[in-house]
Amino acid sequence: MPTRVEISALREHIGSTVAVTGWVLTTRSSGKIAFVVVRDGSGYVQGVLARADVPPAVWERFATLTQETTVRLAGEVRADARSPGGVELAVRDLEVLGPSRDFPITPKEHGTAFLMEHRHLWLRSRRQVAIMKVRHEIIQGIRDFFHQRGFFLVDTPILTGSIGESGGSLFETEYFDLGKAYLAQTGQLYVEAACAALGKVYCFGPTFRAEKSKTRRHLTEFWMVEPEVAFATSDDNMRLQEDFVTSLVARVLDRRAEELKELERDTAKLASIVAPFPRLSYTEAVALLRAQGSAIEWGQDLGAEDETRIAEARDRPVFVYNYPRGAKAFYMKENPDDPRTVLCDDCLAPEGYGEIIGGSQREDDYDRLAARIREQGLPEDAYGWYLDLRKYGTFVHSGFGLGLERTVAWICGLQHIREAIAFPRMLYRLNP
RNA sequence: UCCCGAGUAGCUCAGUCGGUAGAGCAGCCGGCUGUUAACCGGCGGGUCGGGGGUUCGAGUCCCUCCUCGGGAGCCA
Repeated sequence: MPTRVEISALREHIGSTVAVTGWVLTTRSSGKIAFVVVRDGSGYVQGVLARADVPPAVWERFATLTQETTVRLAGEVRADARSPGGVELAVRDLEVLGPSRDFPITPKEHGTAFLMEHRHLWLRSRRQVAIMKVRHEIIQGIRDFFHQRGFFLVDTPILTGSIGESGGSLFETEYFDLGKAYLAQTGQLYVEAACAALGKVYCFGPTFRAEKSKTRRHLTEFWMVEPEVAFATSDDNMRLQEDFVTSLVARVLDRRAEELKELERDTAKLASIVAPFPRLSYTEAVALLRAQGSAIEWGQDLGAEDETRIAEARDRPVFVYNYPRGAKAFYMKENPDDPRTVLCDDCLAPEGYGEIIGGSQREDDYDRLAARIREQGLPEDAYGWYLDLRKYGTFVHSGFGLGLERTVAWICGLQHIREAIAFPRMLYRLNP
């Protein structure tokens, strides 16, 4: 029995007889010659069967192959320019490992509702495989980036008491005799605590927002990476962000060119993502928008249309920094040069992909932070431990959160964020 | 929550002026030695989202409910 080889390694076995196991994508037959394309996760390969060269039993078995049948093919690896990928398998033996009847996703078009209903099977399509490989690369890039820069990974809790950025959008659950627990919508407050212990830290995990958002940029469950750096200012923070984002884009361009091609991504638009990113203060942004005819007033948060307008004029992400305090979270540090604003930034991705990062320098003054908590009507006792961080050796520190799926959607050029995660959780989607 | 839009064959859709339902793909049968979403011929396939109404007659017009999609707000 020939040795089993992964499809991605076939190129190294030209001339020898090997076996491949995987799932059937398509079959085609011309009576005396037949083709079968197989996927094994590492890649795709076309098997060719000539009726004259295989035993009749093997030829008849080929006729039973349907979409997504699990097969084992054995034969000689050869280079052939006519074959997709340039390498093909001259099949001599074929074994059905698992039959597949009436696979719902045919090689024709389908609507998104149908595809989402069959997400567990949709994942097998070439496009979805490519997206998941890019997502994997980005995740690995995130971990490597921070590891190489001396950050420590700290895992923050998913079940929390009543603490978070804001009250309204938390998923609730019962927690034994302790009352209500909430699914974390950020790890930030915890990562700030860890920051005082380890200096440079990050958390990376799922977060939950019970917002009834129904747009192509929103999920109710999404992954977020949140670094936090001791003794870093808002300016240091933005520099870290642009190094981070450019490193991720460069890594995907370098290592996932094949997948980007499968996704028909215009890589020229990614190749232009280099530091530094343009910076625009909130006040400048408002002036710019008003000059373009927007009705935005100073003090209002930027709308989706405003963000698009700012970002679409540029070939790389843009920072909008120092928003009015009323538009932002309680923990952001007051801007000493203009107390109407806070030291923060949003990083807006090009091509209309919107905000991929929100970051800020944190309020490190005990009294000002306590006042902000009271001002926003947050349960003060729940924030006792968070205030402690300012009581015992307070320190300048900054951090940000990058939304993984938005980043994946942008780098892959996806129309909708739901394709950026294997099993998206949305307002009307809890299954599969 | 609000504003648009869509529900017809397994899938994607067409269906004119209100007159008993149609195509492509998928499936099945047959043909073809280099196919790339192969191609060619044939066959089977319908609670027109649910309910109510108008009408001699409703996929089509009206009311209502349901489901889904897109967008806004909010955010990553």
